[in-house]
Amino acid sequence: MEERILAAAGRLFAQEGFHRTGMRRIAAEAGVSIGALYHYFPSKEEVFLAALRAEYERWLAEARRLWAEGAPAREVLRQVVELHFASLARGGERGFLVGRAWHGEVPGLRKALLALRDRYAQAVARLLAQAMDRGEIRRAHPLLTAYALLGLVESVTARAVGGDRVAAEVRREGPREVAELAWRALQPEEVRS
Amino acid sequence: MEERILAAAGRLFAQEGFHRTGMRRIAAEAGVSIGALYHYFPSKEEVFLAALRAEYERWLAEARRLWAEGAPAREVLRQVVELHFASLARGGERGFLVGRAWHGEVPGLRKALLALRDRYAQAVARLLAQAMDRGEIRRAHPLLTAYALLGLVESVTARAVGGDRVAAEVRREGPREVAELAWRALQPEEVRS
Amino acid sequence: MEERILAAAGRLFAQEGFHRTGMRRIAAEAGVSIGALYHYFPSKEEVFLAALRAEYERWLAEARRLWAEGAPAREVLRQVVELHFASLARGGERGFLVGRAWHGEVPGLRKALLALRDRYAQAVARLLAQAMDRGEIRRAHPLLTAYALLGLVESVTARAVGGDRVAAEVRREGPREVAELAWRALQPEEVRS
Amino acid sequence: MEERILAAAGRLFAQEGFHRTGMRRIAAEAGVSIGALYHYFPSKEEVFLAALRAEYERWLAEARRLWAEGAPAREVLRQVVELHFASLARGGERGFLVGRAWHGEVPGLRKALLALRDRYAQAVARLLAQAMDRGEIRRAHPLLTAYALLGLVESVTARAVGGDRVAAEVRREGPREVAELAWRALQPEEVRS
DNA sequence: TATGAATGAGAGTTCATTCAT
DNA sequence: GATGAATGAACTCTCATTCAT
Repeated sequence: MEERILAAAGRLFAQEGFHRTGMRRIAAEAGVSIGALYHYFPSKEEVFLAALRAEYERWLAEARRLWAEGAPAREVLRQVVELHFASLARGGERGFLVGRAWHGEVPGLRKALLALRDRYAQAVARLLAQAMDRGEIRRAHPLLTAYALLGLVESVTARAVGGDRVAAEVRREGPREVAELAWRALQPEEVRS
Repeated sequence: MEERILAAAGRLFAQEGFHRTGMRRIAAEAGVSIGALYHYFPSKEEVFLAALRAEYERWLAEARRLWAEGAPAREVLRQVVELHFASLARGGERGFLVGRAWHGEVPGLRKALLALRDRYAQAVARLLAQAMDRGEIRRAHPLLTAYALLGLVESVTARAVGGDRVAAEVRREGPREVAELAWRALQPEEVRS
Repeated sequence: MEERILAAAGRLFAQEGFHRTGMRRIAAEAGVSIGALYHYFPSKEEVFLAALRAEYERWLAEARRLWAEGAPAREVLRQVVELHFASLARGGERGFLVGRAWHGEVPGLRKALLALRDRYAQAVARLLAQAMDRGEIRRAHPLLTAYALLGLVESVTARAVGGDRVAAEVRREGPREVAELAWRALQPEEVRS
Repeated sequence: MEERILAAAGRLFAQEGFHRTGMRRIAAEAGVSIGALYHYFPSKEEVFLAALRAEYERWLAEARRLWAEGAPAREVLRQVVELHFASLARGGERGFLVGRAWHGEVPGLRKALLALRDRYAQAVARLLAQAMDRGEIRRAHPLLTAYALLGLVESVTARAVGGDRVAAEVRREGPREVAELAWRALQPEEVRS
C-alpha cells in the first residue's frame, strides 16, 4: 500500500508540483482513503520526502550498476544522460521530481531536501573521485563537479518536455550533445577524442 | 512604486517560492497597499512574470556589456559565472528566482515562462554562435549549449546558499571550478590551456 | 446538516439577496463551519440553486395536494394565494427567494434559474390545462397564464412585507383581492359569480 | 453630463444588476472619469436611485399621455402592455430596471425603493380609481390591483427575454394574452366581451 | 472642476489535517 | 486498521470610495 501511495505521489508531484498536488488527489490516485494515507505518512511533506528518496534511490542504483559493470567513465556518462532523456519518454515527466526538490519549493523541508540532494551528489562525487583516481577524468572538486553535472543534464532535459518544435529537436540532439559537453568538461588534459 | 513592488516580489518569490508568497506579504514588504499592488499588476502571475523579466533583463544586459567590450569568450564566461555568485552575496537569494521559474511551479504560466527562458537562452545562444564563428569555442548546438550552461551554473549557485560548511566551500571554490568546467566543455579542439 | 444549511441559506437569500449574503454568514447561521458548507455544496451558486429548488418543491407539492383532493379550480386558486401570504407569516420573508431568482440577479445561473422557473411554471400550466379541459376555466395559453399568475401573486405578496401601514393593509386585503383578480382573469365566458 | 451618466447606469443596472455593475464600468460607458461620476452623485446607491426615478418618470408619462387622450381603459391597458413588450425589443432589457428594484436587491435602499415603487403604483392606482369611477372597470382595491397588474406584466415580459423557442413564443403571443388576462381581471360585472 | 492612483475590508474558495465512528 | 465528514486559517482578487494634484 505504501508503494501504491508513493507511486501515485511521485507521479503527481513530478507532473503538478508540490503545491498543486493535494492529499485528496494523491489518495484518489493511489486508490486509498485519506485516512489510510495519513495512517502511513504523518504529513504531506513526509509523503514528498519519501517519494523523493525513492526516486534518488532508483537513479543511484542505475548509475552504480553501470559503474560496477566496469564501463569507462565516458560510457557511464553517456548512458546516464540517455537514462535521463529516456525517463521523459517513459514515465512522462518523472525525471522532474528531483528538479523540483532542490529548488526548495517545499516549505519546511529545505534542510531535509538539501541533505537528500547532498547525499545524491556525494554519491555521484564518489564515482567521480574513483574515476579521477584511475585517471579517466581530470582532477577537480568532486562535489562541485557533481552538482554541475546534475544541473547541466536537468536543464536540458527540462527543455525537452513539450510538443513544440524546439522540444522535439532537444529530444533528438540532446543526448549526444549533452554527453559530449559533459565529457569534454571532465576529460583528462592530454587526451583528445 | 512599480519598482518597489518588483523588488519586494523578486526577493520574496526567490526566497519562498511562488505559492508560499502571498500578495499581502508582497504588498507589506513593498510598503504599498494590496489595492495599489493590484492597481499596477492584474494578477499574482503577472507580478511573478514581471519580476522574472526584470531579472532576465539585468543578466542579459550584463552579459552583453561584457561581450561588447570585446573580452575573449573565456573571460566573458568567467565573469558571468562570477556575476551569478556575486548576486547571491548582494540581493540575498536573488539567483533562485530564475531557477524556480523554469520548473513550472507556476500553474498557468508554463508557456509564458518557457518563452521567457527561451528568449534568454537564445540570447546566450547568439553570443555562443558568434564565439563559434570566431573560432573562440568549438562548434556545437548553440541553444542546447546555452541551456546546458545555464543549468550548470544555476545548480552550483543554488548549493552555495546557506550557512553550512559545504555552502561556504562552494562559494569559495565555485566561481573558479564552474568557469573551468564551462570553459573546458566549450574550448576548441586543438588548443589546450 | 444539509437541511440546516438550506434552511439558513433560504432565509438569508430571501431576506438579503444573493450578493449581500456571504458564505460565512450562511455557515454561522446554520451553525456549521465554512468547511462543512463547502463539503456539502461545491459553490455558493449551488447553495442558492438547491435552496430555490427546495422552495419550488414545497410549493408545487402543496398545489398538487390541493388539486388531487378534487377541489374546484377557484378553490385551489384561493388556497394557493393564501399559502403565499401565509408563508410570509411563517418563514419570515421566505416568499422572496423565488422572486429574486427569476430576476437574474445571480451571474452564471440565468440558464439554470430559467429552467427551474420554467419547470415550476409548466407544472402550474399543466394544472391549468386540466382545468381548461374540464371547462372550469376559460381556454388560454397555459404557460403564459401560469407566468402571469405567478407574477401577479408575487408582486402583491412582496408589498405585504414590512411594518408600515400599507403592508398591513395588503396583508389583510391581499388574499381575497388577489384570489378574486386571478379568478376573474381565468373564469369561463358564460358564468358570472 | 448627468444625463449621459444616467443613461449608461440605467442600461448597465438593467442588464447586469446592481452588484454586477461597477462604478468604473458606469464611468467608462458614460465616457466620464470616476472623479466626475462622484462629483455628480455621492454614491452608487444614489446613481441607482436616480436612474430608477428617470425610468419611472418615462413610464408614467406614457401612461398618463394615453389616458389623457381619452382612450377607453381597455385600450390603455392594451397599449401599456404592448409598451412593455416593445421596450424589450428596443433598449434591450430596459424594462427590467424596475423589476430589479422592487425585489430589494439594493442594500440600504429598501425604504427609498419601496417608496419609489409605491409612488408609481399609486399613480397607476389613481388611473384605476378614475376608471372605476367612470364605471369602465369594476370596483376593487386600487393599490392592490396596481401591484397585481405590474407583477402580472413583468413576470411575462421577463420570460420573453432570450433566444429560446419559448421566449419567442411569449414575445409573439404575450401582448395579446396578457392584455386579455388583465382586462378580464378588471372588467365590470355585467359586460362580457 | 476634474482626475485616477491608492485604499482596505470583505468576498468566495481551497486544502492539510483531525477525530469520532 | 480504516474511513471521510468536519474544521478554519489563509489564499487571490474585487470594488466603492477617498484625496492629493
